[in-house]
Amino acid sequence: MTEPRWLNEEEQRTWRAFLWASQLLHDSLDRQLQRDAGIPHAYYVILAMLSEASDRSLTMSQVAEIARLSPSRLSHAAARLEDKGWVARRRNPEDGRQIIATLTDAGLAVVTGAAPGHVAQVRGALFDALTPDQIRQLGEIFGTLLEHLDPDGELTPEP
Amino acid sequence: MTEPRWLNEEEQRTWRAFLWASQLLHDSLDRQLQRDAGIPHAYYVILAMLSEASDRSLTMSQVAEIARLSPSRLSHAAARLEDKGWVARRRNPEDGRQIIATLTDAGLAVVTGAAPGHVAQVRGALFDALTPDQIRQLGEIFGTLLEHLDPDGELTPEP
DNA sequence: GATAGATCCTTGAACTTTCAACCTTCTTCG
DNA sequence: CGAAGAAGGTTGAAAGTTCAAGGATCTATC
Repeated sequence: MTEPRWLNEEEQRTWRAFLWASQLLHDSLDRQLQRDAGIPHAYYVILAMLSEASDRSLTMSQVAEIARLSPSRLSHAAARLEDKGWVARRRNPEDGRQIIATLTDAGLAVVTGAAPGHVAQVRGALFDALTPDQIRQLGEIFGTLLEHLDPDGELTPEP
Repeated sequence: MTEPRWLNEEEQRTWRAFLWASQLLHDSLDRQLQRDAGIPHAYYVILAMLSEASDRSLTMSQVAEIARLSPSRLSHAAARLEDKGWVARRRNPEDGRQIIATLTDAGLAVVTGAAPGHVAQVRGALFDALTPDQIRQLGEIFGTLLEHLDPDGELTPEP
């Protein structure tokens, strides 16, 4: 193997700032949701995606694709959320391989209850610290990255 | 509680792009390091931070602060890395409360061996997708965020 | 020079995530 | 039709993380 192109000092600084900041940001979301709703952020995302779907329902693979979760991870998470009575699963009559997950009323109540605190956390930890210009740049940069990292993935809401 | 300021459509898009992209990015690093070095990314960071320290040594709390890990998480991780013979821990003679972690020769070999692939992954997944302007913006944005989220933390290398 | 409190780190249990193996159902095609 | 393979999900075990509690050691203060 040939000598790789190491990161120069500025790249190094940028990379670490990104790493640490996104880690801190994610941890802060996790703590807020664990405190207010008793679930980790990834679980909240599952509930939120279901809450936006028509009939509050999606197949497991749709959830997995939209939320970028592995099938296994989603399966375990769904089992936990089902235990809590926040999600219901049933086989799809039109394709027996699929399982349709539905957000229950109780599940919707959890999302609705946790959403304000969650939004406040996202604002407080991210948007409030940046200028409007930076927010625009952030959107463009991560839009590009998302395309780059997951070219076939569902993009975030209508661009 | 008063009605929160919800995210508008553009903020929503930006937020999700950031969320998904950083998740994909982190997963790709994790997989690469798990494959090439048999450890998750967080463990690699511990080894990397030690490799840069003088005497390849730091106290546990220094590592925790630099790598932004909880004491508990670090403690468990260090135990695993010690099992592998990549890190050694001993009590600090000058302050009996502290534990000094040292990167062993074997540990250094692991970092050295994994580094090229890791850098290539970071370049491929992040820097290569962005313009020089965007890279500069990224650095500024996350530098700001890091200050915002962890005002007292060690900043990334000399600013 | 004691003792209260702070600092530093570890531990065990509960929970989450990953990985590989597996089961079903659907589709394709000879 | 019937077998082979693809698609959709699940499972159990191993590994990683969090949380609350606790054991040492040091510092400050009386």
